[in-house]
Amino acid sequence: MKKRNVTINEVARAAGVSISTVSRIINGSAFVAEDKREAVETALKDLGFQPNYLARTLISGKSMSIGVIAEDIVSPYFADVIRGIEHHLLDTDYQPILNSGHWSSPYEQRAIETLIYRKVDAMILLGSTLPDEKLREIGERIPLFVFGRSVPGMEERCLVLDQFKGGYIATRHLIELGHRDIVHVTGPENHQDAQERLRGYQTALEESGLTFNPQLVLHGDFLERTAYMATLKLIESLSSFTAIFAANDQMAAGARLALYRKGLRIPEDVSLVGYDDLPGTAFMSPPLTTVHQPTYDIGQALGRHVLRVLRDEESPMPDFDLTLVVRESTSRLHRGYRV
Amino acid sequence: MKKRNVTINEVARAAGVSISTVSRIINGSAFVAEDKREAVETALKDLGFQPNYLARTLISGKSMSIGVIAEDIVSPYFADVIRGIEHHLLDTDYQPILNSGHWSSPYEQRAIETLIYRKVDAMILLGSTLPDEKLREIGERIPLFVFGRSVPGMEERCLVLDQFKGGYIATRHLIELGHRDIVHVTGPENHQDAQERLRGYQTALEESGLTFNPQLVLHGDFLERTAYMATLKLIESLSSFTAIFAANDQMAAGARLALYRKGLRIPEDVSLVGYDDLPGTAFMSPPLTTVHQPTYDIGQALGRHVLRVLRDEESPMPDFDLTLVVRESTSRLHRGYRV
DNA sequence: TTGTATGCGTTATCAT
DNA sequence: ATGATAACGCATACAA
Repeated sequence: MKKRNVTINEVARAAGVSISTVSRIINGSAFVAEDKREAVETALKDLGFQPNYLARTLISGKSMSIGVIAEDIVSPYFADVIRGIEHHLLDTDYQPILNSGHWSSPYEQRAIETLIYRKVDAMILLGSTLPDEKLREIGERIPLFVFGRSVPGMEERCLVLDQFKGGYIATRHLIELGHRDIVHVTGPENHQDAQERLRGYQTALEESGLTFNPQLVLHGDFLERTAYMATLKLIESLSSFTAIFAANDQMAAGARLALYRKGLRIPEDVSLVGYDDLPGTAFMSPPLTTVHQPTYDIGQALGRHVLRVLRDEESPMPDFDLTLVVRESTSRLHRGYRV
Repeated sequence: MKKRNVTINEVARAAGVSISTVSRIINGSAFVAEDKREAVETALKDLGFQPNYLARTLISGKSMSIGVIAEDIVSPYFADVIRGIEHHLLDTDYQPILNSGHWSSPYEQRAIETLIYRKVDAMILLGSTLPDEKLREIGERIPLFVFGRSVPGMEERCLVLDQFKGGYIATRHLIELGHRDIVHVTGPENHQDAQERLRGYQTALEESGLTFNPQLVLHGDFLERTAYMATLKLIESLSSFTAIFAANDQMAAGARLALYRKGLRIPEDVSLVGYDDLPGTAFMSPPLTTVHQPTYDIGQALGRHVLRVLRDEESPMPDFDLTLVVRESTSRLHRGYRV
């Protein structure tokens, strides 16, 4: 089963030329006489020559690969960014190498070391749990790019979206529909994005002269279950509210189930807004109003940007906007009604 | 930014020994006098030596990496298998290298070539659109393992679940609840798994003396939209049915939306069964009854199996069972009621 | 235009 | 036990 790989040497012998000539033809690095070129090319075909990646990379110093580390590959959110990166790289000679950080600093650290060890030419972090200091350190060792996290001192290598704005427009939408008692289910307290979304929520409220009610802020962790339980408890506490803004779609699903259990209809009784616009939310019942993050486009742009930087080309970090996708989970407040 | 990497040579010089000695210590391949060992170890630390993966792999012929190609990384179904593989490999010296086939033979082919070029020690295909012949051919070049597809001639390298059984138990569940007119939304016609699930559905029907009604078979493609539209059309055609079995969870969501639009309640009016038990289906409203595929465990077992085979250890391909997870989207047929 | 020789950073094979 | 040195497969500076 293990056929010995044919080397450039054998090709040279078969074609009756030197290995340099073969190498030149493969890489197009110099002109070669037509007759020799033909001889070599047929030899290449006949023997089914495949250059050895390791030898090539060892000498050239370029591995033609980009390391990508996502907190979690399972998360559809990151997966879509990855898809964008992959898709851009498909048209290039570069190859992405994926790895997971598993939402844990030690794992992430290890994943990073592994990729550096594998000599990736650059690295993209999709989220990160490592301290700023550590990231700056890694940035000294290898061209590093970070999505979803702003690291002081390397801002030009970070792509962050305006999550404050996201929280703001989501809440604003609800207010414009006449809602006054708006619940917010937050993400993890130590998560930058979650903090920003909460700030956006709070600001939208205050701008409209609504008082910020801490009782309507439910502490979540981006997962369905916590949001489900918190919402259930809120309903049982008889707090009055007519709308919920969840800091991500998964928690929106959790909240939605709690409402369902209690016989509350969406959007007739309660309006619901999510965040992320995951694939599938368009097919929730009813389809979810949510803040769209252009993850696929971000991935593509990120891929392009990284390659440009690697080629020393001028390339500003791309910029993206969040938009609200209004579907059917929100509606105008029915006067006088409250939960 | 580009610090020159320290090599084994510099370490040797710093410790006052030869490179062979250093190599021996790094690899523990032979005994070394205690004093030299200490000298080398401090030099190793002081200089922050990191072995060069490329050079190492070039000579040893082992890249310590496993290529994994999924049809689509975005699909939560495959992502969970990947997570399992990753998790098992985490405790070993092996490293997974991921790639996507993008549900397209040319892309898949290219991804495979790329990974072979990168000298992965083995390759795992999570689904495949390539013809059997092609897969056998690749299996000649590199240790190849396939999940979700049975390839004639290399059965012992393929891990397949009994999708027939899955379709069977899903349908059977519905029948036991008293349903007679059961719709099936299929996957792509040329997809092995989809065919098997359909067969399971059909067999369960026939075994119970129910006639197979082709009109109740909706042709889907594993995506929400198609299932949504087909279900909508079915309802509008006034066909009578009281239950739906969708060949995957995504299509179940599509069907569910169609029912919602038409004011049909689940499970009071129509019972619904999905397939895959994706993360999130437990938080659909209502939580979805679905066929559970132990994807994470499969990934782990697959990783372990591959490594064993690589070490020439005896290792039968692991075997897994499908189970039905009964949640709240199915209920006993209300006598006399039909859509 | 073409060939020879050297180097990339290791491990493996010899001697000693 | 240790040190030279060959070898891995390729690219490239230099010589011709």
